[in-house]
Amino acid sequence: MAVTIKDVAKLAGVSPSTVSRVLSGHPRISHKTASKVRDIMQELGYHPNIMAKSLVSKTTKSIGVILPKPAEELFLNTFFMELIRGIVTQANRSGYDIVISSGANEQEEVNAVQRLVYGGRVDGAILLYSRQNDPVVEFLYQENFPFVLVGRNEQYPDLLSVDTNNIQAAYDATRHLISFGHERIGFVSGPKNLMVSKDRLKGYHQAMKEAGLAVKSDWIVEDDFLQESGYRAMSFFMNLPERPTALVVIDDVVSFGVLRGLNELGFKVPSDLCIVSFNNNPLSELYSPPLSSVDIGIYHLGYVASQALIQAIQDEDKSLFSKRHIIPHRLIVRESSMHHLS
Amino acid sequence: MAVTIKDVAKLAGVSPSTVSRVLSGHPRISHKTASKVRDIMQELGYHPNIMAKSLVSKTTKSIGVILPKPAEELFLNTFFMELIRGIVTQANRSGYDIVISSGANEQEEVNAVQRLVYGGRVDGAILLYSRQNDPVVEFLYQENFPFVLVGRNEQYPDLLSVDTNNIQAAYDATRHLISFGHERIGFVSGPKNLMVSKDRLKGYHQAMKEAGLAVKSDWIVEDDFLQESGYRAMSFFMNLPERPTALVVIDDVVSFGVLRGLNELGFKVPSDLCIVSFNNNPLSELYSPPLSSVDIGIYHLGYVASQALIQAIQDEDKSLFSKRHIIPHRLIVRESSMHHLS
DNA sequence: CTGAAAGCGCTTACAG
DNA sequence: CTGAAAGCGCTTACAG
Repeated sequence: MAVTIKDVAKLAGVSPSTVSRVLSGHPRISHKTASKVRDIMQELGYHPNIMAKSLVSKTTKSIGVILPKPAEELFLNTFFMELIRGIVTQANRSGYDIVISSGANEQEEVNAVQRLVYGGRVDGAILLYSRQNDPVVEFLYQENFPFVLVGRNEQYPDLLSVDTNNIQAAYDATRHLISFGHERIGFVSGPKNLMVSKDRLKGYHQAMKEAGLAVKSDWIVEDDFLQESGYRAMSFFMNLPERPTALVVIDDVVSFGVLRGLNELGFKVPSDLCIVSFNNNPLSELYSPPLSSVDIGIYHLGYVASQALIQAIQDEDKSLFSKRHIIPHRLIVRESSMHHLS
Repeated sequence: MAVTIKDVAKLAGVSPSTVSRVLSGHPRISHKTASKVRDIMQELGYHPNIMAKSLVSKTTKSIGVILPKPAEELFLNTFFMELIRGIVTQANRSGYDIVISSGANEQEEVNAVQRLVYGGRVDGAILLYSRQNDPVVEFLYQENFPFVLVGRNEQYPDLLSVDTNNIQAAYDATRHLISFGHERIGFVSGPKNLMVSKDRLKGYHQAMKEAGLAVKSDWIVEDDFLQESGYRAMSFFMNLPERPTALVVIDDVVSFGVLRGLNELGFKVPSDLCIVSFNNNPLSELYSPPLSSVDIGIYHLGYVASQALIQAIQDEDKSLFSKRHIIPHRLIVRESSMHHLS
């Protein structure tokens, strides 16, 4: 049997109420009893029972996170791990724990979230990525349950969210290539139903249009974040009569596949084709050639997501639940895009 | 206010005890009342309060996982994410949630574990990797708290653990190179204080000794799992008067660095140097050249760790807490080691 | 087969 | 500044 508040009270010669009060730092407790009680707690090795506390306070000091599990996402492992690391670090600093659940498909994800929410296991939730018609968002929104979205949602544009300005980021990446003289620039995107794919594609289009450059539909590939997608795209791209001289790629991991494909086809990067991608995977600077990439501060995204959510939960200020936090990005230029066309 | 067991009881015209019993599938409840109660629960949208349940049952249906955070480990992101994925999947299937905590250093890690354990937040813990003199292991062991180790511990060899036979795995990798005619084989290891480094080094030595091959201390490098470590090692290795013709490398990510270093120095893999490494990172088959790697089934390690722990917790069979589960490994031969020396 | 009662470990008005 | 009492939502012997 663990030591309880009663044991401490008895030994300290006070009531349980008093012990509880020194525990919560109640102002109207004499210094003397407070320090005495604290001594006893120390002596007995007292630790408050979190479940009992939660039961009465209706608060768990826990945040739920749903892990996406579809096989396609496997390659985003480093992305999600980095995000979670940021979330966990900040949450722990604020005295919150992170509860992770997962589901093999959308329905299971909803079930997992329902268990956490209805069971009163968490005070809020963090969604690690944004897709169209997300039933989890729908559920959380209808329940009026506190949550933050990494990304953004089209149906509910005002949700509490932490995001990269992906339109701008893709615009920047494309501009970078244009400034090097490229006119035929392709885009290798990710799954169509992800907001990040749509936004980055949009930024690409904007930059192209602004520069008066044509975009051929052949130059755009939309596919999963699979290792193979970038790879497969290459034999198609490079056989085009008017093939691109540069590529914007949705994620560094897809670029790894692109590079492999090009290598097998006998093309050199950057001399035959320039590449810029996103997320600045730690391996990107190790590749040959090192990859130009837009660093979006993944850890920071997670850190801020947790921070914003906890703040919103604690302040009970409803306006905090419809705030968008934009984390700045930064294009890191490496060898893969260092080739002036002339 | 959420709907409670009382509300259900009142509407169903039974006592709270009865509702509780149908909830837990108590055998001696008439079919009639049971189904009636279930209907009401459905109608009212009743969901049991997990905290209340935990308080009385002294069980949380949660497992704690400590995230290692030292910067050196950053590159193992895919390893840990994969492990966690396996853990979460199996835990959810068994009706358990995963609570993640982290600490910036060993002391903070211990604090995090203490909070979880003393606060009664989790029923057991999973340690994601094994190092020497781990204070977390020490704490958990002294407290007699249920936990499982991914790896093994020298001080307590009989802990519940899930591991790869790393000695054998490294032996296999080395044998593979020897069978291709290599005689000067080097070893690029990881941090000295990790069991995995020690075990793999041992297996390498065994294979070399058994084949009657000499091992020069110059051929062995022990370093962090840094991107740079493999990279830096190369200029040293390749300038040795008797330089190795093949390398066993502790992790694929380190190999990525090795490959980059060799590339810059103008050496070709596998013709100038053969490489085999471990963990079969998803990117390994995408590299040029594709990397030979020992697949250790990371997801499966996590899955079994969770399974073994939960089983031990539920069975209360003390003997289950000193069992070692070995997950089979498999050498996947790719281009990086496909070069016969003759 | 079912109910009344006590209790899990804590918090918090209400008194004093 | 401190205590007695009620209650958070559930479970579980104990009776019947």
